[in-house]
Amino acid sequence: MTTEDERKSRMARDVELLWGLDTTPARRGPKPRLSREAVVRAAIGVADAEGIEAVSMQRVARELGYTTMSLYRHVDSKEDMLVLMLDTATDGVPPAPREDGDWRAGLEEWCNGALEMHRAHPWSVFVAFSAPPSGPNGLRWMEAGLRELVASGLDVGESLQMLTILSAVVRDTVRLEIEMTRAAQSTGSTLVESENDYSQSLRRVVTAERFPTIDRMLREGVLGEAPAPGRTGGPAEELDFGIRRILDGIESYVRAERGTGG
Amino acid sequence: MTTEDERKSRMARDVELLWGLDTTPARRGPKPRLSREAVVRAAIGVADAEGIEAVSMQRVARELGYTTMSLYRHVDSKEDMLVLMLDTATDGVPPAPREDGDWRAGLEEWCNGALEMHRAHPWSVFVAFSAPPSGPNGLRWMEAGLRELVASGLDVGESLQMLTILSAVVRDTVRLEIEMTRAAQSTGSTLVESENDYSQSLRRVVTAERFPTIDRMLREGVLGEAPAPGRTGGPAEELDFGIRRILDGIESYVRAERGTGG
DNA sequence: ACTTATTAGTATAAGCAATACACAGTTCTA
DNA sequence: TAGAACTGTGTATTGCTTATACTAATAAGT
Repeated sequence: MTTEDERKSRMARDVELLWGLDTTPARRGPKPRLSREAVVRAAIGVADAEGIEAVSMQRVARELGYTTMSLYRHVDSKEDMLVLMLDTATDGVPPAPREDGDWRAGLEEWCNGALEMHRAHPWSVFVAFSAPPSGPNGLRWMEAGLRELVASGLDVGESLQMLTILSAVVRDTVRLEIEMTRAAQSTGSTLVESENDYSQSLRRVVTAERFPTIDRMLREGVLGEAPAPGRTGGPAEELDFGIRRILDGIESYVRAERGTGG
Repeated sequence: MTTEDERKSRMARDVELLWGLDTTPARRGPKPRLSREAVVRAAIGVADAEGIEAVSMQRVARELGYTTMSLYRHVDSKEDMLVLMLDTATDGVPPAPREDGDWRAGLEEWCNGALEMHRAHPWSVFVAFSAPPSGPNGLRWMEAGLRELVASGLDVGESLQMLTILSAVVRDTVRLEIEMTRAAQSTGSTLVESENDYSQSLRRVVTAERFPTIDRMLREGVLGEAPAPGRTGGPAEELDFGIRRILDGIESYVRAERGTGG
């Protein structure tokens, strides 16, 4: 809200924004009927119900029964609103510290928690954050993940690096699944049908000479076909495998480091 | 262009779009002075020079010296244009097959190649594809990556899963670096200065009680401080470490599988 | 009572993707 | 060879978008 220092970095601004360090309680003027919190909550409501593309200042204002411009009294810009939405949506509780020191289990829990969060607020995977976590909720999740990574034996810098990777993998997998599901639904078919359709289309352009491995993939029916009953066949289905390989990688690295006295 | 089948899946549509299977040479009417290729090339030019947010139908048309609506004769929608841009921008040559069978080196080359591609067209990391690769260039890269992964001993499905992860990691890392650099530049500071600024801000809200690991991270100066000379200190700097851990994970998994007769 | 800060509303600018239609150019057919 | 059929580009326009500038009403401090 305050514009005191234009030279402040975006990341530093985010911290103030998300911790409410930028608002001083008004001493004069009418009592605000609207609030920043209400705006953000309404925006999340719209995003949950109709997707992030439905979130416009007009739409959120209409939801609240106010004019478009009144929102700008509580939020500097739509971008700020999105940043606030993201931290607010992350208000779930990250996994507690493992008593048994099983960092692998701890990180699998963390990834599943992140997966759940994104599934509860699908729009969250489309809001590209432009800075490391800065808000109370974001930092809580970051702390929970870093804690387990450090417990594995990585140093703090390495842990941060791997946490960035884990969250990127989870987020991007959910994103792809959502987009593919959405695309499938828009033609009135299921994800599996759509994948089969895609597979069929690829066969028209994929030759064994130019694309031997992809050709093999298509022949082996990796895409589509019939997934196990009750399963979607989507990307997130096999997320566990990839996550476990990353954890394998951490484990073998730490073990090797310990061996060489690292 | 043709709208024959509305029930066709998005992924199948992408294949036809990207391989030009949807255009039949016109038999009547004026010779087209504009072409799909020219439109896409102009759009890429704008995106390269001014970022993806500068790419509008108006802007691209202006670049070409035509009216906005003339573009729609060559491209069905802006979304289609973005899909075409992405495959076209991927026209670099992916690493050739390793003669020595060193799949780890092959995959590191692949990741570096992808990194280079994104650096050459920074906007590419902001264009969220909503389907697996479908175009000639996308498939070429996919083939090159899958080939090395299969060489590692993974089956084709597992390879696809890991390739998705590798490309997500590279893309997201570049994205974060670009956003942070952009944010830093907008306040006239460097990335390191900005990170230090962020670190400083975090100290105001991070306590050792609530966020012990983050607190440690800040004390150890993981963010910002002075990177090695000539280095930016950005996220992509340490990308190699994460990639190697993922490769470690693949290696240890394959080895274990082989041991159990997998 | 009067000044001053604050909230919400109004008016509006500048830009966005996309539809509908007019018109001119080109080729195939009768 | 005449004209129907079709195609490429331009014009007009709709209904969105974020955001700035300003007005009227409100409440607190002096």
